[in-house]
Amino acid sequence: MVKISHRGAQTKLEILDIAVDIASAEGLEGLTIGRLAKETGMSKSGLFGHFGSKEDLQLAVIDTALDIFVTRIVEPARDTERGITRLRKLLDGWLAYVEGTVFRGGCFFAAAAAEFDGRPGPVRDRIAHLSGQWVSLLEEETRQAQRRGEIDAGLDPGQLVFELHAFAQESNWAHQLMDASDAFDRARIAMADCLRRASTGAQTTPEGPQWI
Amino acid sequence: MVKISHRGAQTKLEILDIAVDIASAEGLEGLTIGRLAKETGMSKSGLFGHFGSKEDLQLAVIDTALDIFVTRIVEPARDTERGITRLRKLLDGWLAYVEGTVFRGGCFFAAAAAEFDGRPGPVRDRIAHLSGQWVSLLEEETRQAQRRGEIDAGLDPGQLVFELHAFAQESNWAHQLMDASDAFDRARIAMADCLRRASTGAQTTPEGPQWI
DNA sequence: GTATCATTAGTACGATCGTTCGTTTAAAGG
DNA sequence: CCTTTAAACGAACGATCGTACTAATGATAC
Repeated sequence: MVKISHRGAQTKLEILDIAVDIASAEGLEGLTIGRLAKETGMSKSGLFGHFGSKEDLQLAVIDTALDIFVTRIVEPARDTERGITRLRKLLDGWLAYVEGTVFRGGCFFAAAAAEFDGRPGPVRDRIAHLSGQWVSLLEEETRQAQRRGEIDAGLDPGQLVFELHAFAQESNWAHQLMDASDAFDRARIAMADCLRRASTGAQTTPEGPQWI
Repeated sequence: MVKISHRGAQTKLEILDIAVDIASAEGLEGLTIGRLAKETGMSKSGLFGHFGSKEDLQLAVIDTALDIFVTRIVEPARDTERGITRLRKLLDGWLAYVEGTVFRGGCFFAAAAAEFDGRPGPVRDRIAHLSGQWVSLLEEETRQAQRRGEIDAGLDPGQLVFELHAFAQESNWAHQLMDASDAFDRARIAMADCLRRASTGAQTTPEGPQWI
């Protein structure tokens, strides 16, 4: 996706790699040019030259986090069968990504959303847009499952995804703030329950991730 | 709860009233001494004298937000019958508080949690403690409902509250970031569904808040 | 009315913020 | 090789951060 045309582009990737780690834990405002320069071993001005402003740096960090998110969760799900199987795979990937150590601060986008939802501007717009895309992806897969007869066609995909997404975010909250490691089990139970109720029982081979 | 002994205590309340409004929208770090002084019309040092440090200011802001939370949600629920009725009242109050304009930035504690969950210290500890108390309150009321035979005694209160709390937080997220005003309807539907499944049907007079 | 004492203002500190400038380093192109 | 161009640096900018110290203020108690 990103062209590595010149030598500078390589170091830019290295910068962003560290930047996304800091930002996930301390926030996109807490990510400071001076701090980032120290962490990368560069000079403030040398680093700053790669981005025209702090806002551009923040946007670049967001896109870097998106790359990781897509690589870790969305891409692997493309291999699986469409419908409820892929939906399960996406949700399972989401939980594993939050539970694991992909980002120090849990879900990058949940943190960024909370930080910027009250600050209008390009950064907030980008976060909102990407979050919307993620929800839309889950909804589209729900509709696929409905067309395949795996999920009750009478259900509202928006409502179902609202609930599934809520469980994922809640587990992130509980884990980050309360150190509640059982939150992921709770989320898996809730998701499995939710999908079982929504299911028509038409799924032939339940070879996806096993919950409960 | 807070004694208004001297004249200074009154201005301190006025300061915190404005501070909690700023912090809810811009965060507890975004709440700056200089900014707060300008907003209150005081001098930086005059304002600073009321708190010994920025951290103490942040803690005072949290306690002020707690007062509002308790007054708005917890206190009114004390009038209602215990068990599922009070549980419904608490959840309904929660949603109304997030939906309304109590805090500019939606749920104060959700925002504060996301901001400080990666920064160890007294502020994080206080937020985590209060959030834990809120969850415990919901769980305790669930257990009451179980003792009264309103909710299936075989259910895990922790699991039930996890799901209910998830819906509330998700609606806050959707509303703040995506301007999705239908998120509250979604949350009410999900909560009503959740409680109906958990219910034994033993509740006599459903005169609480009506969902769906 | 005067002494007392909490409250506010004024000023300044060192640190760090994001940003700009001119210069030096170093790789690329001919 | 030399020239061109991109990349990194060092220093400095004005602004603001949290905080400390001292002086003016103003209400309360005697």
